[in-house]
Amino acid sequence: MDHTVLHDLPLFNGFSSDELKDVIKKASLFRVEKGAYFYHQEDPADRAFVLLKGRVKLSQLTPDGQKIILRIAAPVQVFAIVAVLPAKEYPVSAEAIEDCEALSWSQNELQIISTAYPIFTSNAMDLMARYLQDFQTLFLQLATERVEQRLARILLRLHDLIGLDTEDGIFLDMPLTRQELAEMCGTTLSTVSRLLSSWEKNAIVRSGRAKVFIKDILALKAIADY
Amino acid sequence: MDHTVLHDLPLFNGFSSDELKDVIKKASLFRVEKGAYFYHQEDPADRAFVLLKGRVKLSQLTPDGQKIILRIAAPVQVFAIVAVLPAKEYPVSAEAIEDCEALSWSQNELQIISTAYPIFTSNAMDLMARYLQDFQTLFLQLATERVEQRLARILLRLHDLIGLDTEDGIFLDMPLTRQELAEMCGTTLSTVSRLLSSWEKNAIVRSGRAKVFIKDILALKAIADY
DNA sequence: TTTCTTCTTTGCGCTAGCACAAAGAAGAAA
DNA sequence: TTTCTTCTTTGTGCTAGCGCAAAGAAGAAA
Repeated sequence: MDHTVLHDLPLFNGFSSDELKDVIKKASLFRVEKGAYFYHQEDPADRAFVLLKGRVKLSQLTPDGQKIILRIAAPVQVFAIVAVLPAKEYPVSAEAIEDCEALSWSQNELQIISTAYPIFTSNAMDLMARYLQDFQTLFLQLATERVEQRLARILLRLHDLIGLDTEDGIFLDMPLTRQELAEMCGTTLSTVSRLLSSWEKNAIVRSGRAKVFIKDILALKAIADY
Repeated sequence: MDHTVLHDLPLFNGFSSDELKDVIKKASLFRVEKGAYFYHQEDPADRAFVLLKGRVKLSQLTPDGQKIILRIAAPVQVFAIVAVLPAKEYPVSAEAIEDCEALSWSQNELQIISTAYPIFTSNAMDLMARYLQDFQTLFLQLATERVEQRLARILLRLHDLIGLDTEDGIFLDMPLTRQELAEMCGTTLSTVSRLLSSWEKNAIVRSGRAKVFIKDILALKAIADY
């Protein structure tokens, strides 16, 4: 395994090449098929992951069975960093929405890494603080903005994460149903469908079955910030 | 200053009495008057606090001037733990809504404490993970529940935090306007007022100017979980 | 090919909650 | 006391978005 994959991750900020090699040696490679889960909400949080291939959907279920999607992870990103802490549970479920490969460390191994490389702990904490801040922003948006704006923001975020230039516009490179978009912005399938339809009429997006292309990113930004 | 005030804080889990004394010696005492601020959103995050007296409102402003209240802090609680990390900004503003006293450590002092007592770092991380989880729960509720349920939950949380038994029911011991309740659950003043009025008719709460008493906590719980 | 499943569109009715505003109540200040 | 400020209640009208459902489209499977 090539250690350079970890090189640009904030979590391994300040690690030398040799140190990264050491860290990688401790990792296991996980393969998870499309539709299967890395872990479920409330499982004991005993492994952290770095996604190398595929897409992971991090989602949470309400007591009454509603689902919201909190994050889409793409290569090369860390998820389940909560596993650095002892005796925690995973706060979300992690589903592979494409065939995935990920490096993974057990809590023990993370413990060893923390001890050997003190900066790792502070990197991990920094990462958490960043999540916390991101969440606050999302929370604020959910509390104060209309569905239209929130959907536009989601598409923009996905654009940055997994946007792929094509002649049809920028393709959001993952299977993406109306239902899933609804779960990402706290609304319903039909509302998302209506919005996409109306945007398609204005040539802002083009969308097919579980597919979305962005045609006019400036218009989307205008909607998001309106 | 009596070191036992810190004794039950998760942040100082695993500290001996002597160690707590040492930690307290490094602290400064801050007094902040009602209406004044400990810090503002986006200030450099250079101090963490433990509130000893009063109430603190942690809130965030949207670009267009809407406000949401993310948390109310009461004695003895930690806030602004993000200051353990270098080069961060405060993600919220902290306003004293009563005359307050708080212990405070600068980033330097926090650094020294972390070095001297390694468990401190992991306690801090644990605390952050807890906030993260709390936020996810709030986020989920905001996305999936009606205003009525969310307001009931807020009152229940305030009950646990600052509830005070009186003959008129359980008094939520802080100045608490309809406007503020609205900012806590992402709705409007008028909606909160209507809900409280209707609850008052059913003897679930009693409320006056900037005052709320809970009369029937079971009924509130039923509303929250309906 | 035909059949099935999953996903999408769209219509229709409805309602939770917003926006705005006017009037009243409770304190604080003078 | 009177005056001012802040907070609350309540009415009215409106609309964004939900819930439900039927029909259609796109693939997948057989």
